[in-house]
Amino acid sequence: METSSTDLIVKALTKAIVEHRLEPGTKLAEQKLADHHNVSRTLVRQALFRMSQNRLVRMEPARGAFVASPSVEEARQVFSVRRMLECNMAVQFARTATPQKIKILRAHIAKEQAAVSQTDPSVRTELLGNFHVRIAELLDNAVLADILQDLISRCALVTLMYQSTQDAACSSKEHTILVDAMEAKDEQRVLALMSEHLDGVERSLTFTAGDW
Amino acid sequence: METSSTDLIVKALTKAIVEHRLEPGTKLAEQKLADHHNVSRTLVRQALFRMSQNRLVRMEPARGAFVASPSVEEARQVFSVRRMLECNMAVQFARTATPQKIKILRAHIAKEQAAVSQTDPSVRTELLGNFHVRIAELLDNAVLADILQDLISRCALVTLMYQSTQDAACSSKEHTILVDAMEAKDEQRVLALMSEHLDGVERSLTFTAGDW
DNA sequence: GTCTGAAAAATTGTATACAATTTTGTGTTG
DNA sequence: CAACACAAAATTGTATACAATTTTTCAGAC
Repeated sequence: METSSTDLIVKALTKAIVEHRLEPGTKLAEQKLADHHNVSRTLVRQALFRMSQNRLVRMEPARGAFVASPSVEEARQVFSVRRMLECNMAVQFARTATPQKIKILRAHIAKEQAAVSQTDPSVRTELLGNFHVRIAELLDNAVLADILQDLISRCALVTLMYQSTQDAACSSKEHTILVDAMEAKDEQRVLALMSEHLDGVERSLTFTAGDW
Repeated sequence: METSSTDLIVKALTKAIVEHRLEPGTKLAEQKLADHHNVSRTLVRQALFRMSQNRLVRMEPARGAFVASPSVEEARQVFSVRRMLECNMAVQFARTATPQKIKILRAHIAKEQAAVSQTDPSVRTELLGNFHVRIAELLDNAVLADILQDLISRCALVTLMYQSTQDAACSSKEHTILVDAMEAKDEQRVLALMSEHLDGVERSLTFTAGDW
C-alpha cells in the first residue's frame, strides 16, 4: 500500500478531527498546515479537497476550509442510509458466513472490549466503527466497505462528542449478541438486532443534540 | 449554485466518460486537458483527483490518470449496494409519498419515455439513472441521493456499453409499474418490483460481459 | 465609545517553474 | 533483426510566484 504525502496529511487531519482535537467549525488555514507538515500548500490543498468530498471538511469559496459540523438532520440521514445498508448486510452475512469468518468477528470484538475499558475515546470509536466495515469486507464487497467507512467516519466526530463510555460498552455487547445470532443463522433476529443496534447508537446522539 | 472552474472540468470529463466518448482505460494527460479547457494543470489535477475518488478515474502513481474500467466483479458489488439501498428506499417512499411527489415521478418518467425513443444513449442513460436519485431526493435524504448518484455514475459507462435501446424502454416501463405500486402503497409489490428491476438492469450487463 | 471606511495584511485561487519519474526513440551489439 | 542500453522527450509530483479575495487594522467622524 503506497501512502503518498497527501495521504499522510489526510490521515493526520482525519485522526485529529475524529479524535476531536480539532473542533467542528475550526478554520483549517492552508499555510499553517503546510508549515506543520513541512510541505507546500499544494499538498495541503489536495488533502483538504479530498476531505471535503467525504464531508469531514467543509470548504467555502475564497474563505477556506473548516472542520465540518454536521447537523442533527444530516446525522439522521447518515444513520438512515447505514440502516438500509447494514440490516441487509447483516442478514446476508448470517446467511453465508463460514465459521472462520465468525471467528474473525469475535476476535475483533475482543479487541473492542479491551479498548472500551480504557479511556482513550478515539481508539474506542475507531474499533466500534471498524466492526461494521469488517462485516462488509468479509462479505467480499469492497464497494460496500468503502461507503460504510465513509459514512461511519462522517459521523465519528458526532458520536465522539456524545458517546459516553457506558454507551460504548453497551455497543460492544450488542456486537457480541449480533454475532451470536449470525452464527446461529437466525436471520430474523440478526435483522432485528442490527436495527436496534443502530437505533441505539443514533438515539444516544440525538438525545443530547438539543444542546447545539 | 456556484460552479468553479474545477467543477466545470469534472462535469465535462464525467459527461465524456459516461457518454463513452472516452473509452475505459484511456490515458488522461494533464497538459492536454489543461490546454483543451484553457486552464492550468493545477485545476485539471484537482478535477482528476476528485474523479478518482468516486472511481470514474483511476490514478497510478507517477503514471497518470486513466478512465476507469470497472470489472464485472466491481459492477456486481455496486449493484449489490444499490439493491440494499433502493429496495428500502422504494418501500419507504411508498409508505410516505404524497400525491404530489408521485406526480413528480410520473413527470420524470414521461421525460424518460420521450428520450428512449430517440437514439442518443447518453441522455437516455442519464434520465434512467436520475429516476432513482429523484426518489431519494423526494425522501428528503440528500446523503442517500449523493451516494446513489455516485453509484449510478460509477456504472454508467458499463450500462452504456451494454444496454440496448430495447432494454432502456423496458427499464422505463418498469419505472411506471413501480410508481403505480407506490401510489397504491402496495409495499410488498414495490419491494419485489424494485428488486426485479435492479436484477434486470444488472442481468443485462453481466450477460454480455463475457466478451471482456 | 463605536461606527465607518479605506489601507494593510493575510489567505485563498490560479499559473508557472522546477524536480523526479516515466516513456520514447535511437544507436549499438550480439 | 531482436535485445539491450542509454540519452532525449514527455509527463507527473511538488514548490513557488503572482493575482484575487477576504480579513484585519486603524484613523477619523459622529
